[in-house]
Amino acid sequence: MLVIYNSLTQQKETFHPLQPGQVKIYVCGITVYDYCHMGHAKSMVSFDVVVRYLRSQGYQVTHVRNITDIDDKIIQRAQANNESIEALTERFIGAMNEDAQALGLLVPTVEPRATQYMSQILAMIQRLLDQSYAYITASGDVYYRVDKFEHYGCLSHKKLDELQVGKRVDVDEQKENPLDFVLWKSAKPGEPAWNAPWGQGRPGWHIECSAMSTHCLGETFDIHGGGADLLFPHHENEIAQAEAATQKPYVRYWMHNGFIQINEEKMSKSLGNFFTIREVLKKYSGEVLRYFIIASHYRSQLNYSDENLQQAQESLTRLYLTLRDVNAITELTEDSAALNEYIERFYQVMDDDFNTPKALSVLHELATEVNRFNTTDPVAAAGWAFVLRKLAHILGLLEQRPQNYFNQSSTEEAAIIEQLIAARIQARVEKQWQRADQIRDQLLSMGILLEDKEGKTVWRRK
RNA sequence: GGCGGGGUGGCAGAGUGGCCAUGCAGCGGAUUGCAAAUCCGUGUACGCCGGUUCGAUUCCGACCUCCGCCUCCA
Repeated sequence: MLVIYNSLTQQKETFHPLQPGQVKIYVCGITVYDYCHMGHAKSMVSFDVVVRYLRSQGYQVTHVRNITDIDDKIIQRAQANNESIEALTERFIGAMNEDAQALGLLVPTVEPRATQYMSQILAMIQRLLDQSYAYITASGDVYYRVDKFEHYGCLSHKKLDELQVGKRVDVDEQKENPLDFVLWKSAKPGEPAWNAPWGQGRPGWHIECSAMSTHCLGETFDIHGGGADLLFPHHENEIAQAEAATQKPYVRYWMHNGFIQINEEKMSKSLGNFFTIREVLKKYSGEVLRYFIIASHYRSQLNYSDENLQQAQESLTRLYLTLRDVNAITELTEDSAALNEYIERFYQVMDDDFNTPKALSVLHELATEVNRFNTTDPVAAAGWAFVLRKLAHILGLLEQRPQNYFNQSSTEEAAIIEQLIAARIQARVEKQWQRADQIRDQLLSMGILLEDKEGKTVWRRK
């Protein structure tokens, strides 16, 4: 029985989807004006695991992840780069897809873009205006009237009068209440604009998610996710917009992931202390990044450091070594109570709000068992390895072939390696240990590690 | 000021009222020409102070301290 921590109620709740067997989930994606950084990776991987796990439990999952392709930062960046908005956003959507692929992310069922949902956005704003949840200012902006929505603050558990509004940022004097937020921004000359009954402009940031999510998933849907920094005001505003417009409950389970930190500080664009995914990929594979991310709980903060990534790599390597050393990977024909216990435990810990660190510990225990069976019972080893890989797939891990993980090389390099290994074998036959060790060291300096096993010498990349 | 989340062995990171987390690193052993890989064994860990309890890292209270949100941010 799956239990999910719901930010709305601030407690773990048993998960029951609205429609049995089906899950509708919306995850806030990114604004495409720059490369994705490790913080985006944490969010994307965390919810990728959620989707994978739900599917593994037999749910039919509709997974929506939006792309914000129009907003102030995009406009600014396009101007700064002297390129069109379309060129800029297309470029970074392409980059995002590359990053996503490297991380092994499943492609969302739908990836709606704000600019493609203008009619739905306009319709929702109109509904809000009609019910006087919104007002138009003299300058042609449309604002949401926060005072009119009685549940405002229900998600972030903030009391309106306790918010220090305007402490850090100037308040627009056209607002009735400083907390009111923009639904539609009137266009200044030269800015991209769409026609609306109340004047040309573009949507505010929050409205697109309310419009797209309800359009793609229904006016009430199961799970809405995103980074913890989106909880307020973004998700709070989404609730206000959607529930005022539809007069129905918006989302049933709200999930928020913790941040990546660096030097005890949040990694963020505004602080400028971020590493892009592609930067980190130069040194570590996407699978290592994934392991690094899920080795801590999705709601915790995660400290970014080279050392931690290194440890993730070593842990992952251990699992791949286990798969490499097993002769065959085939499903066990007979039921094994001992094996079933591990499977049960894996599902149990994942059922507890997606406890991936503990799930990984189960995988490592399985790996130990496989290694142990390897010398005593090959059939069992094959069967347990099968399960190890199957469970790992739910986390998006161990999807490569071990040879791929360890032995990638160009044909020329492979030839050199094979040649050196042959020379070393000869030296060993002649018991010229010094010569043999020298060759081994030479290969090691090339990043190639040798292992002598059962009369054979195998190599792998260190 | 309000709200939320933390402080666990050398590092990372789960968790629990009394019994194993797990990985990496270390130490000892098996194996190996030596290694590597693997297996076995191995650690007086739970911020501080009180309280409840037969027993608390785990429950309660106070304190110290760190991080996040209250602006755009995954």
